Amino acid sequence: MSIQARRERERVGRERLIIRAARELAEAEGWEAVTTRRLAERVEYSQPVLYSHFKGKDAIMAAVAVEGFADLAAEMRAARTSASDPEQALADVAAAYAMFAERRPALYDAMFNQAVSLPFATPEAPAALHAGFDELRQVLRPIAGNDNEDVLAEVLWSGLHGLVTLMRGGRLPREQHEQRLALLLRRFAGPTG
Amino acid sequence: MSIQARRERERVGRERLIIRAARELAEAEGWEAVTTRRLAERVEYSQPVLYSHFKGKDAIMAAVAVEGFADLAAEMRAARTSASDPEQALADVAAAYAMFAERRPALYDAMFNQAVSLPFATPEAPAALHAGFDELRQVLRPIAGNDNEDVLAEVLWSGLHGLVTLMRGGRLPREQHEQRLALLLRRFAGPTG
DNA sequence: CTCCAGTATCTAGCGCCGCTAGAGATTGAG
DNA sequence: CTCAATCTCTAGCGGCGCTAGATACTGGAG
Repeated sequence: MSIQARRERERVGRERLIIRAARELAEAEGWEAVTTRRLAERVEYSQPVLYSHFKGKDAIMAAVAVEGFADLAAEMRAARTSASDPEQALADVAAAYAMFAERRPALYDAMFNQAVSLPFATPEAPAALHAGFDELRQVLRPIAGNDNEDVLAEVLWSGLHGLVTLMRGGRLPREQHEQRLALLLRRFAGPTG
Repeated sequence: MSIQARRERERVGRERLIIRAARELAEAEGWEAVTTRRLAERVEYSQPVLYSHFKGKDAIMAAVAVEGFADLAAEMRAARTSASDPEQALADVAAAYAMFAERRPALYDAMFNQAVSLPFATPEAPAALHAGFDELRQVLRPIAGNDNEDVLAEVLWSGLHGLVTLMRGGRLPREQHEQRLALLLRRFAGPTG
């Protein structure tokens, strides 16, 4: 009984090790540098071991992405709860989102540009994902007006996502980032009309 | 003299052929299906010929992307010039942008998700790129208010880009797309506050 | 204590990728 | 007709994700 328990514990530990190694390697050198061979070498197991834990490389990326969603949700929550008033909360949460994308580009990539196999806009989506979306919804509640909160949150999310991905891809100059973010929020938080 | 001219003509023709084949293959099966081997087979030349025209696969994708920018700019221009009033023009251009991304996902990918080697927010950027950005700027002019037109255009572009990429990646449900687009424009075009 | 079954892990290899070196064919000038 | 320059091809390199089959190991039964 306890033998199987120990094995299971070891198994879980190794799985965590793989996810951590993948995340570190991706953050250090980008996802194109994360190959199953390098990953196996890093965790000091042979390549096929990875496939006894994950269906393939995509599944490993998805696991890293789930971690990322939890981190992002936590950072947005911290920004929201420590703000002095609702307007400031919106600005802080948006800034936290942008900074997250900036500081953890590989993680952000896994979450939003790759790993399509995760369920997203459904109840089956990972809890961390719902948590992150909830942060957006809560910070928007005071300015929702007559608009549906969910749709409003989706649109704000889109705006932030567009800003950070276009900037990261070199499509937008970094210099005006703050200006763009401020303008988005100003137009967004303004009177509904 | 005319011999070299003919050779140059053939060279240009073959280059166009390669770009067209790459685009067709990408639109039919996605970029991951566009391999140098398949591409070479399709244009009925050997693989190394591709490398006498383009530095690598990325350069081929960049060439396809430039074509895409021209197409997108033309579609936005058509939408803008055939609209009855400024507000309608904004809505039509935004819809045209979203429809382009929806109808030509592979092209959109090459333009905005990959091929980082193109110059973007600089004078050296391809003319088609400037043309597209100009469409956004022009359609926004009537509602710019005190905001900088360039920054405003960048933010609208970000919003649209976010909407279409998140939807295409399965992060946003397709059903509310129209609603989201309308909300973005409403908040965006509303009084500056 | 021995043996065996079942599990865990590894070595080796498949078919593919982007890319390139060097051979061979082709071409136009003298 | 010859030759040098140019163009194009065949063949191959190292690396990719992934997997089949061999091998080592472990814990329980007799």
